[in-house]
Amino acid sequence: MYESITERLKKNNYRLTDQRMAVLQVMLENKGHHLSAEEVLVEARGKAPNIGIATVYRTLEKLAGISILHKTMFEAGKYRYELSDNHTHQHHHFICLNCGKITEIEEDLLYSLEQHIENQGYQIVNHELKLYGYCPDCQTLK
Amino acid sequence: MYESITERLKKNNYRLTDQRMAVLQVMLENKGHHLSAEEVLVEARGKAPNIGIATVYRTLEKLAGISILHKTMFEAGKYRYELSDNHTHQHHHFICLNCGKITEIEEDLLYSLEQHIENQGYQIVNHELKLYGYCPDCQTLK
DNA sequence: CTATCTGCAAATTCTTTGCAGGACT
DNA sequence: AGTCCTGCAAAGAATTTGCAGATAG
Repeated sequence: MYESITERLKKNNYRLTDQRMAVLQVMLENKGHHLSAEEVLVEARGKAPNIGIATVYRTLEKLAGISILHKTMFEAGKYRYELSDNHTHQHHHFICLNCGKITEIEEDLLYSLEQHIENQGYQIVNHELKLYGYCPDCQTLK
Repeated sequence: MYESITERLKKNNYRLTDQRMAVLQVMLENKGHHLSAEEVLVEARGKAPNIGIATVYRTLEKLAGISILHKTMFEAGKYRYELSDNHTHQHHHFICLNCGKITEIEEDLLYSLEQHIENQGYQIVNHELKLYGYCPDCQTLK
């Protein structure tokens, strides 16, 4: 897994610098979590102390460009990045309006909906579904 | 329709200033379109010449706050606003990767998916689905 | 009259870019 | 060696905020 990622970097002529490895490690250690650039910076400094925010942004952008990461905006005006899971279709996200926790929803279940829309002449190559509500832990607090 | 909107503004103690009326008219004239704050500013200046961008933002924010408008981010780092249609659930959007046109998809079709997730203890109050691909007009250009 | 609203400009926040030096390969 | 990469600081872009004067109710 770790091997295949560095392979993919090499294939795209991306040099394996300490800073890039640090960012990659941070993302691997946070599999399933959605980190902002600033959060990645703080953790990456533990591995590459002098790394700057510009390099973090440049690295995240490159990794997202070759689908190693996935970039989404959950809250206003700020991107978050997560390790991509290589599935054909991107999974969905449930965002709790009370505690803010983001849960991944693995089931796709959009097939029939997309079929319906493609029958109208559209070709769908990707989708992004966000569900907002209250997670099981926050049901009682409402 | 127009009546009921001003009623709702009054109910929320929002003064009916020329600037607010101008923004509201622009949004009503662009029903079904998704405008950026800057685009609203340009059109609103035709009705209230001295209106500033800050007032446009403040007004759009207020109107979205009482669900008269709906605010979504389609492209990176920039919100777009559209007149809300008062349906229970928000409609979906198809974004063409070639021409950038945004098409509304009225069918909901998420019912069974949401049912499935609510069975796992979540309560869903809203959703946002964006489909990316190529619209009928752009099929040949691919 | 008085609380709310407005326009302006400055401030914020997130992200990108130019540049000169540094480091993979 | 040569290209790619980095950190810094400055620039950009979208949005928000402070303030003094203006205006709706």
